[in-house]
Amino acid sequence: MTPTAGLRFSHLISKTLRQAPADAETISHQLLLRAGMIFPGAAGVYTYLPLGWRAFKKVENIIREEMDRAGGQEALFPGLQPLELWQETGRDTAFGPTMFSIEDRRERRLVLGPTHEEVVAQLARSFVRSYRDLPVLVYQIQNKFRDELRPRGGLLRGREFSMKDLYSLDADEAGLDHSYQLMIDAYRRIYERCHLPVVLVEADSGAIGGKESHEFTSLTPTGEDEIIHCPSCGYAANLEKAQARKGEPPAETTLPLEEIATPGIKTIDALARFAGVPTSRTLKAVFYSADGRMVFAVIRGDLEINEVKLKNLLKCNELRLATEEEVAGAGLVAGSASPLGLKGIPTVGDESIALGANLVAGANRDGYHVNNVNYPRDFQVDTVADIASAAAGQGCPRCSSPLQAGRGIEVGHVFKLGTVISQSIGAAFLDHEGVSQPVTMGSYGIGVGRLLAAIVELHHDDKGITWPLSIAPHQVYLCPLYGDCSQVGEVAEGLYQEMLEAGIEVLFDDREDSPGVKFNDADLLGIPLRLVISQRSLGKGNAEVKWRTEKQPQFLPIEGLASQVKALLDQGNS
RNA sequence: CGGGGUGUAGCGCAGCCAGGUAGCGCACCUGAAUGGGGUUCAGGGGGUCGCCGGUUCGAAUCCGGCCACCCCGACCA
Repeated sequence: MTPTAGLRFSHLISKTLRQAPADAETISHQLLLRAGMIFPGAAGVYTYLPLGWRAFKKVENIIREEMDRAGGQEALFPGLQPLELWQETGRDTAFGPTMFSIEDRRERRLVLGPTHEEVVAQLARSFVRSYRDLPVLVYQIQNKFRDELRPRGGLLRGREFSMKDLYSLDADEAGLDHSYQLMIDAYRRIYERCHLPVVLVEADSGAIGGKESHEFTSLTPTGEDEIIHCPSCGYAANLEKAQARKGEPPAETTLPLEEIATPGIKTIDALARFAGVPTSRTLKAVFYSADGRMVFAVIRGDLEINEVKLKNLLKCNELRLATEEEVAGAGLVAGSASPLGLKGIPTVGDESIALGANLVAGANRDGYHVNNVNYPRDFQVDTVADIASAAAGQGCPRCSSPLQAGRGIEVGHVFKLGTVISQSIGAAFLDHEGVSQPVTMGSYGIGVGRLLAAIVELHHDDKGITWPLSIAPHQVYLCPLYGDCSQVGEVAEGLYQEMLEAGIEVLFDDREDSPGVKFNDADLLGIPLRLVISQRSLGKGNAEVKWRTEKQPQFLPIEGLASQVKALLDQGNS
């Protein structure tokens, strides 16, 4: 839908703010508040004011166009969903308290949809009978509700937020791969049209579940996500998922165990210093409580445990460090904990435990450690897996070059769900042979407001927002400097009408304010093209035309200005 | 939920320690001047000092409890 093209500044409900509210720290949050584009309602809940809503709709329409172009069908799923639907897939516990849940007058429990895989699987159950009905791409753009642990950064992370979520239904893995690639390509076009550079990174699937997933991340220091990437080969992954090389198996001969007294030594760093070895010659032990039961994790001392990886491995909903009481209750000694002689507690070892010889480990006895510990000679674990956090400087898993770390905003996420959800919902179809098969699903999300905020994070200067032309609430800022020259007003009114007729989206600053006020607001709002009408240039029959991101204006004749401006905008759009 | 912080006019803040008629800047209203980067002067309106309770002759100020919001962490578009 095309928004009304014009708007008089004096009619706007919002006001610009000279100073940002003190509690806004993120740039996009500050600028969107100052520009009067959003207004806070509650933590993580915002009104989109008219100018912000126009920008929002620009982003939304770009997304919609690209989804349609990729073959997506737009629908609207219910925001209110029966809790039973979530119990069918068991994801009610996976989401846990993040789901807003309410009770109706019959004391029936409903949830405010945090996402819609279940609903779509239900649709598939009803409508998909044959392989001939596949593939399907169906999507919606709708508000999601998530009771986030901590909303933050204005639009960056809200509790009510608009999301475009598309779901692919395919007959098999190959079909899913195809849909997945289709979406990745469509997403790339979306970010391109929003003038937002992104990197595609491997990601953890989190509560959504599924096997493979990627995130589109806008690299910026204000981002919430840590990204590990390789400048040499292009490998990139969210820290939650990132891998790194941990070295080669040791060549040295193993030595006999030897207990050493280590009075007061509680940390790996202290231990390494005390023993005169690098931290990579030590063994670190960490206790976790996984859904209430104790788990013991062992890793080489120079590495950190990645709790997301561990959590996925254990398939648990809640993973946290064990308390001191829990550790002591299990008969272990914090600071000198060790997998040696451990019994009765599930143990997970990182791959790195085999990539080191003659390590220093705890003795499970206060004040003592054991030297020359070797796996698997001296201890066993129940599972060996990659549970280590990658870090900058470590070797790229693909090409061994040193990895780098950076922060970013997750502006899109694609998941290969597979058949997990369709199986529990019972969404199946008959294949060529007449055999019933579960529908293979994928899901693809973009947070519209977050994308908008990410654009501001990238497109701003010390004066305010510098919207890309494709996103700006209006393309043109018509700025008459009235003074006491009545002609300025007449010309400006005439131009306003002309531009409206030419289909130009124009914000008409019809306020009787001083030039400084108007210029500063124009800059703050970030409207790409500014037209100044004043007595000064009017004498030569000209108007001053200036791009937001350029210093110098150009002067164009008032005569036929609308079509000239139109041409400039078309140029800028290409 | 753990850690840190803030609540006084639409926004930014002072006042609180040493209890005694609630202030400043911006914004807003009226009038005048000004007219190319938040211009100037004069006059004016607006506040349950987050909420509840306590101490006191008297509480924005002291004490107790609660709530909200923001920042860091665990969670996610």
